[in-house]
Amino acid sequence: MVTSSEFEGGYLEISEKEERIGELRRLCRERGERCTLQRRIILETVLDLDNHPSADQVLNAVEEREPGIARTTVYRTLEHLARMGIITKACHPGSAVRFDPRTGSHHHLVCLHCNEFVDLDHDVFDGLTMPDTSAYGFEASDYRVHVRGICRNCLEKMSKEESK
Amino acid sequence: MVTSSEFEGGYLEISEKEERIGELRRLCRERGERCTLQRRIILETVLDLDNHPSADQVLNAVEEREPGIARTTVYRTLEHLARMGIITKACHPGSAVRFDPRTGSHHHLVCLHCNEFVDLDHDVFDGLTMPDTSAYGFEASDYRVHVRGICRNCLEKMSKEESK
DNA sequence: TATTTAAAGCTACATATTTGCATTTAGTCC
DNA sequence: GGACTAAATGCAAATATGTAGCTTTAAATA
Repeated sequence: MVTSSEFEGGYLEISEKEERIGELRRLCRERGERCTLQRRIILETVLDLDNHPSADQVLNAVEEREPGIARTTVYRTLEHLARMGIITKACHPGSAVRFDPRTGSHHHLVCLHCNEFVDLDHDVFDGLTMPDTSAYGFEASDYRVHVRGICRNCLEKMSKEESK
Repeated sequence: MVTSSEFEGGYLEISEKEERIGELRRLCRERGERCTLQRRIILETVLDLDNHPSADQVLNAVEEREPGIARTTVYRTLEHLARMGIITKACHPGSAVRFDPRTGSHHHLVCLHCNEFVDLDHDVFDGLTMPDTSAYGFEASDYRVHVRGICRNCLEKMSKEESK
């Protein structure tokens, strides 16, 4: 099943958003870091965006909500949130880092022509046994499957080209 | 099994490289395109690089081999080769497009801290049944599994930080 | 070898990200 | 509540990455 927006204005329910902000608070405290207004706003904003936004897309959305937050801050904060594990970075074929508010197991459909990138929930892909990577000193936390191909849009463009 | 360089100077045997160049020739002919010197050199160069190079990394390697090929040409050609299916684009968490000389089924180990990205061959991940994506107009060609986590290097850095 | 046009090269521009340093402020202590 | 202090922000400039428009070159073909 392809899903992109399970709820109005993002994929999270309000209560779950609250919970994530709480998680940020908790983690900051734990690590002796500061839960600044900027961090909370940036996190809230990412959670409200569904389509694996780039840092600049987050910046734009942040500016509507609370003008004056610096671009650098958004870049730094997103990276930081990802390291804390509150959001994740997405693996995709394009030329800008993309962030993913979903942290749980799910997968992606990727267009190799236009880099379109949408969520894919597919039970068969959950619960695979991971390889033992400890021999390489690599500490694996999870995995994602990328189904690669060409999206409807690009297919249509290609067939138009051909009929010329 | 993690592999990165199965043969000296790239993961391909000489004969297989020849074969790929042949494939380029054949595809160009088929599509009424030109098999230019630049395309052949750029393809050969990518095949000799193992670590999922960015366009600029390919450019650097190309310059050593045959100075004077324009940056734009390298960017355009890599994208073109990927569309022809002679190489592929890799899905990864960094901010530069990365190309992969391997076209066959294989997977990746991804460090979410430093974006290190290495090949992973793991039988369990091959031969999964793909979801039906036709309802979305998406034409799937293959898939890749990304095992995400933290690499040895980053783990070491983190433990040093901690002991301060 | 002349012709044709796809592709290369050049230049300038656009986008994405990072770095170093001065300033602000969240969390803590009194 | 005010003072303290290091973490985080903001700012400006630099760097990395990718694209567009246009002229020139050369691969494929006859």
